[in-house]
Amino acid sequence: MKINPNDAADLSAQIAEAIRDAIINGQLIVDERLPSEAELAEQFDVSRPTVREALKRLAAQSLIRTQRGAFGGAFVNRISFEEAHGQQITTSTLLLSMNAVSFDVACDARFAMERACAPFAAEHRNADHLATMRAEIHRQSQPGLSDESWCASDVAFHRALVDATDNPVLSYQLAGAVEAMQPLMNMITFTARSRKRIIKLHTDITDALEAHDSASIEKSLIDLSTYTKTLGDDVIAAKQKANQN
Amino acid sequence: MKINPNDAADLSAQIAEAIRDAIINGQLIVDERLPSEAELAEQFDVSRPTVREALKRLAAQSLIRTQRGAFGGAFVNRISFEEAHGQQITTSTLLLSMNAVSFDVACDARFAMERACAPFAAEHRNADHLATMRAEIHRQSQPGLSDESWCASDVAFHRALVDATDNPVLSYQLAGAVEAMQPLMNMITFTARSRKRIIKLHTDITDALEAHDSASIEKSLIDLSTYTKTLGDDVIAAKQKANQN
DNA sequence: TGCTTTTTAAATGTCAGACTTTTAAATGTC
DNA sequence: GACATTTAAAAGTCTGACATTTAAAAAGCA
Repeated sequence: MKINPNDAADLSAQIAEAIRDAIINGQLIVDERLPSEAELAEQFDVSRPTVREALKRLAAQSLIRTQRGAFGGAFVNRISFEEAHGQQITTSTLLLSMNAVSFDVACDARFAMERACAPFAAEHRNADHLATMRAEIHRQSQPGLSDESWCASDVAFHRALVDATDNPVLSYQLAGAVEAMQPLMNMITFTARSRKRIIKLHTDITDALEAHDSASIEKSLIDLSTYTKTLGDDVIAAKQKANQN
Repeated sequence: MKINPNDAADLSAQIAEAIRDAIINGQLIVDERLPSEAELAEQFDVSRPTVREALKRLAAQSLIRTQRGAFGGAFVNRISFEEAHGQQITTSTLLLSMNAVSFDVACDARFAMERACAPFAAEHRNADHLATMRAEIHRQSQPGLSDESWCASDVAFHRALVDATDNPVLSYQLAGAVEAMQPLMNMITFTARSRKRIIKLHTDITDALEAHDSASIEKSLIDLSTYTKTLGDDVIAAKQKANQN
């Protein structure tokens, strides 16, 4: 493990990269202990604070974990779906909020991916998934539910749908995309009328899922996507009108 | 911006979290300059190395960038699709290699997501996308192409397909999933016969894309997924047999 | 005046060394 | 053998210093 001398970046970035590469290409395996900070400092011929900065970079990506005390140190971390999911949400959320992604584009992407899981969900769904979804529909039907709670319940509903695929890879990718959309969804004011319509579609989706009817799930998701985009466009139009005054 | 006193984590992790939260909820906006390391150290009542560790954590997630010199400092970074994409590949690749995800599960997820983009690709594809895909098909047809080059070309082909959606969000999610699969795909030995069959499907996909025929794209992708899983299963079966001897 | 060069100050980057806290193994004691 | 104590290794943190980079401000000059 050597650092690249013709790399202009910071030493800590170079060291982090060297260790990251070693992990990615399998030179360092899961749960293997890295040399202590003092040893790494000597190996790379830098000071301990520099090594520590490099290790913090890796820790931020969940590539390593550290443990204090004797026989502690930095260990190659087995990244979990949970951690990967969390990172994906942070990244995707910021990506959407910082890059002027139009509501329609984000919406298209989110529902396209969700449609992708329909066949698997129809095949693998179990009673728990259906129960969760019906419970969320029930919550969504409560009058006086705040917009925030509505959105949270909406995420939970779709999360259950995605989890029904019983495919952790798909589940992690999709759930990230769904949750990253939440800040955008929160901008929408859900009127009683629009809620009623969405609840109807949620019910259709759940019924179709129960009936293992993938095509109907996809159809309802398309309707939901179209309707959500309409709501989003209305909000944006109203905002522009307000700006003109 | 305050750190949470009943948080057991490292100071640098707490500080990173506080700043990250401020960025996510919009208290710090893009290109805004954070206080200098010395000022942050004073604000959080810690030493400068501790602040630096926190900043390196954020830099590792592309949340900030730093600039040296007078009037330099740490600035909130506008995360680009490119950066997000790179991070997603790293995370997803490790996730797959470290968590004993079966080839079938990963394959299902990848092709399901790719199918999701078929309707958009059929609608938005342009001559460039088609040209890229046909060029890759041509490369794949060359005899004597190494397995590595074959896989790289395969990635490029599918990358062009997802780019044809003209939806950067979809494109970034999908391309990440496709590339994360590459190490698994590299384990497969592509015989002349299997290559021929895949090239046929690639050609079908490209033809359907040219004809704006979303349904046919999806159909060919399903075939490709099924066939790829067969190849993967064969490799695994062969490996198990070899292990028994 | 207007352009170029030099200076300067404010940042980050890096280092050395010390001290604190945590932790688990080793040792001692009953 | 079970429990308490010691010990050493390692991460976590702090202080203070110096190096390097960079852009603005000042100085010099035609």
